[in-house]
Amino acid sequence: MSKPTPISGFPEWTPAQRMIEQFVLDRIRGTFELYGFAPLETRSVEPLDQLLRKGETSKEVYVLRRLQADLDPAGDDALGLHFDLTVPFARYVLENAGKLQFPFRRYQIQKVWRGERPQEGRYREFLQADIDIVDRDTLPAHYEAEMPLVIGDALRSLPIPPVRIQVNNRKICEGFYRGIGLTDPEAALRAVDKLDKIGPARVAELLAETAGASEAQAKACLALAEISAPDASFADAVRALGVSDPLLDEGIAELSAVVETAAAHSPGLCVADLRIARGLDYYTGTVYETQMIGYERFGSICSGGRYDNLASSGNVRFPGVGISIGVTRLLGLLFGAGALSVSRDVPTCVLVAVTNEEERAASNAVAEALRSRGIPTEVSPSAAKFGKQIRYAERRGIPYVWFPGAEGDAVKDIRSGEQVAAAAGEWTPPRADLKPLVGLAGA
RNA sequence: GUGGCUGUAGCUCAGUUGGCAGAGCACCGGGUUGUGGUCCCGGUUGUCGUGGGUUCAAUUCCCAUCAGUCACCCCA
Repeated sequence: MSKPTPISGFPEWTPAQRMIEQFVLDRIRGTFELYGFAPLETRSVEPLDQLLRKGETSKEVYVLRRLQADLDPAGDDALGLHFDLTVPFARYVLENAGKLQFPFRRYQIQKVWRGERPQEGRYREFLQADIDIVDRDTLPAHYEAEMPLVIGDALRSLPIPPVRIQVNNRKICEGFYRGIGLTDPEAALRAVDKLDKIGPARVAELLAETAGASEAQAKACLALAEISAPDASFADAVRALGVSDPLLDEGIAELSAVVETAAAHSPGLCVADLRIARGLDYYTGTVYETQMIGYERFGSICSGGRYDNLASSGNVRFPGVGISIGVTRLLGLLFGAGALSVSRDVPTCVLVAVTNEEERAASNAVAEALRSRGIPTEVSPSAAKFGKQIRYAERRGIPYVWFPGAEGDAVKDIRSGEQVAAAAGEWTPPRADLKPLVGLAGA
């Protein structure tokens, strides 16, 4: 059989990287629960028509079918792997509305799949950590202000570079575009979104070509997109452009509240940035994007927004707001940069040496005593020379080697070389050594 | 999904104008009859991404394919 090869866009980590990922997931989950979000997991597949309901056919959805299924693999009843966690969640809410308490706060940490061409930080199978709040009929705007707080706390608890959450409100863009007489706000948004990459001159050209903007309209769009402020002062800058529209006013008020709330909680975390406006097309209000400082060129590691029309049945609506951490992208980028480290490759804290195979039982007894007190322990694979057994531990980063002895046991910290007499029923490693230490390399 | 660039040991890379493939680090053994990391000596590492074609001969040329990466698209 020939050597197996990777599948494009389906990353697999090493055990050390997986330990970092689990550490990160634990922290994220901890923060989500600290804010009272309840756990939820939905199935991996949704009916295809549900998945394609909102977007154009451009959504690269993977279809699921049996090997020997009949023809028509993409019929109305076909199943597709979900490409985000919000659409399945909206479906879940509709399906279980009778059992849920509203407003409903939930988090969901699961794989999602998108059939796009992969590159660094972009995958076809990746992990998202998502929070959403939905309510029945109406959703108070203060929830839009809560999202950055949760995310700010969650990301701050991770061994990653500092982040900046950029916030905008689609009502501002749509209201403004309407106010100046633009007819295709979607196209205008797409053009404006490229501002960082291609510069104002070419964005103006794009606006003219794809959104039918006049020179004055293009200029106004650019002026709006260039507004950015860490506080509500962005509102003055918008008003100074002299456009008026009811939707625009609504958006300004909502965005002001979001930015002010964030500033009170953690100054510098959030910035009103009127050029960011894209993301999934079901957003109707606040939208969020998050960059790691120093890694801006890799795009957003955490995005979301408010959606008013995703879940409705009959005359009941469930507006919501949510945001999602791109865990795989976050980690993929930092792994690629060699920016994350773990103190060891295995959970093991203590390696119990084996004096000779006849006495392996004694080593097993030591290991059991340590494990019973919560100390991750493994027994040496062979009764090789102690030098080799120590090296076995060293290669994996296991900090302690335990030597059983007729005259009493001893435990050695192989990092310092310090060795002390010890009893398996009593000895405890320093708290910091109990679990692998995850950190930002060089920090 | 479209187009560009790349693909040699576990890692970082050299190399062959087509003639049985190299370095450093890593790894293994010994120096050290049981306590590693430094040092010294020795050793192994590979279908030269995969498949096909041209040729007496291909890792080197050609085609396809897969993977990585970049741009578009889209977005975590």
